[in-house]
Amino acid sequence: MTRTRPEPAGPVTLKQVADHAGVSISTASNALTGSRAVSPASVQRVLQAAAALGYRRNEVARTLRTGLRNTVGVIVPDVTNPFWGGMIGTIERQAAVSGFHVALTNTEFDGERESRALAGLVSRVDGIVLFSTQPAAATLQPLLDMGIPVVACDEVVEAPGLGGVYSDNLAGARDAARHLVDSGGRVFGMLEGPEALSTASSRRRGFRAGLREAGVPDSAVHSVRAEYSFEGGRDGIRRLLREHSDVDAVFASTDNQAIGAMLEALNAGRAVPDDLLFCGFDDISWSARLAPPLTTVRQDADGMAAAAIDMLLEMVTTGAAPRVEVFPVSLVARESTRRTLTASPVTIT
Amino acid sequence: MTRTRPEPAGPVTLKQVADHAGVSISTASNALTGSRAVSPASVQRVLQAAAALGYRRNEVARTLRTGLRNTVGVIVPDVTNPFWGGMIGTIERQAAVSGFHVALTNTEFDGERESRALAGLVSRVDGIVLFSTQPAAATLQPLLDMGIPVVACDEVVEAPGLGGVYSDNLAGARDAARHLVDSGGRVFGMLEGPEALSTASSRRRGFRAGLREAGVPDSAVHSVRAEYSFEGGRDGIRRLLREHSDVDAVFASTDNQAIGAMLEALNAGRAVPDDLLFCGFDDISWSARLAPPLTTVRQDADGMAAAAIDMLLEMVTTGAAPRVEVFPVSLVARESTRRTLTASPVTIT
DNA sequence: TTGAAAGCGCTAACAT
DNA sequence: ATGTTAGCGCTTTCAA
Repeated sequence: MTRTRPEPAGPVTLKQVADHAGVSISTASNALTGSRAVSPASVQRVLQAAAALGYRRNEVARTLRTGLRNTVGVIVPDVTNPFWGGMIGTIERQAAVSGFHVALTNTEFDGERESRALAGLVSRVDGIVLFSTQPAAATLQPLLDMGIPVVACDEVVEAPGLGGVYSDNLAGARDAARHLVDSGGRVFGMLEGPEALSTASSRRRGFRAGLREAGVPDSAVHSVRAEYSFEGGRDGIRRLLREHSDVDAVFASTDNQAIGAMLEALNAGRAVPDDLLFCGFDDISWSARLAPPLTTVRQDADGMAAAAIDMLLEMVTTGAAPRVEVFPVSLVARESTRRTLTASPVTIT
Repeated sequence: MTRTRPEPAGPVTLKQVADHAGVSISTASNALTGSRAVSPASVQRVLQAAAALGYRRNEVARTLRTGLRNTVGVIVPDVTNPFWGGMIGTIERQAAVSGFHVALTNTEFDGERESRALAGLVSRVDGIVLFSTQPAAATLQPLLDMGIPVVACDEVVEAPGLGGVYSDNLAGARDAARHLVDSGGRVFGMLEGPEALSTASSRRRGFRAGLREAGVPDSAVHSVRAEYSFEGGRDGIRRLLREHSDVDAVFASTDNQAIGAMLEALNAGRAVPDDLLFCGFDDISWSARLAPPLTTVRQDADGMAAAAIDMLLEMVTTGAAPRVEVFPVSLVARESTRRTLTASPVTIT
């Protein structure tokens, strides 16, 4: 490589470009940003000078001056999980289209880290998409006071002035209950999520409501609490079946839980769906790939992520008011609830 | 909420804190950062004033002044994939410990987006961890010229002055070849990755070398090219088996490929492992959960991510020289290569 | 131990 | 159409 280092003396500044082009610094700035009219000749010279010197605008200085940070913060509980991973991808793509960067923070379900992240993002970002794991984030108030728009996604955050994009968890869980009943379930088990999560409580309430509407007595419903993870599901189903071996239909609060539980049940010699029905929530890509494929309630994760970042950018750029959007969900029936020979008195619905 | 807005007039500045505390702005600054001695009394007053006004330091201004950005850029091909998702999590955690933020960019395997991201991160970050999909990123030169440390991870990037953290892909693929031979494979198929990726070519070369060393003739080895994804594996195995139905052992360049391929083969009525052996590469969490569990070459993804961010932070903070670290990999034998009744003349090894 | 003031690189208001 | 200059909020000399 016969390459002579052009400028060993640090980054090239706008002043150097201006000097090199023989114009003033403001003409150089305007030629580059196009925020006011500049003669074609000058533009030409500035562009050439910039290229020759390898000029790159210092975004930090620009931000300090304009107040435009061109960055959105994203706070998620777990990047590893494809459910959030996919949403991050969507947000990043959409943000990039508008010229925004993404500052990511992973909290690993730790409320403390979530609060610290929130605090640390002030003065670095124009707005935040928050996948919270704390029901009422008191830490939000300073941000809102400072006028930094925040859109909560997936998990409900109760705070005035907050945007929100959520799934209709209640309806989805009710549909799941109805579907399990229709598929021949008689004694029901539910893997609930952590108490503090709004999705967990909505799904619990929806499921109970659905069963009640179908005339299932409370005595035929058993619940255990479990983490939102594969391992959580595995442990949960063990506890559930140990105490209630007569359960023949299981609803899990997430697909990860459902899959952990289903594989554990298969391992323990139970037959799915003939002996035990399984229904999850989310429709992650793996759910369709298992044997048997998992019935689940599909969330429109992409749609929600897109709605969240769109709303946020709108709030940031045009000062739009926050809204709350609730996305419908849909039951996807697969083999894990399809009994070949069912004893249930289901007729054509 | 009976809560009076404290400061409707935007963010609190250091000057306001200083005034409120009755000290000069420089004393206030030093009291807060502790970079020079300040009387306990003043410290006390400044701290109280800051708390009372809800002061938050403007990181952008600080950055402009000090040149410390306290941010590392991370560029990955696909956040959705837990392989990268996990590494992002590790990087984010480690960075946070040192007080660094993470600016994430998702390229979706698009070299163009990778280049744009690289360019956009200059002047916003102190260093970059790059999961590249372009063999020789010419776009890197400007960054290196400006003295911004870059550590490539996973995919090899050839450029002087670059740090590197890689797996020993060659050895891993060679182990896989040996293992498939030992497990009774006779006619071999390989799902290769995209030509441009260094991991793909290393794994291809390692696999061929391993087979050759085991005395397998080239005529008994068939390859097809496939994307690094579930769908890629599914399509790849179809093409492979259509043309070479006598293949009885398959090595895929990634677990995602392997899983797509194996499930497709099972769907098509092939028996695994009795009829067809499968071995992947990565050891993602799902590989152990399938039926049958997938034999694979485990990469120490966490270790690599930690090494990459550690090296980068060292380069950023102490100006350490870049290094290249190669992590060992290990074969994890599971059911997908364990023949119950094998016709192979394997004796106790 | 403290304060005054320069200046990081840029944009925008104010001049011309 | 272009140049001059103030100043974003902070850290850090330089002086006291």
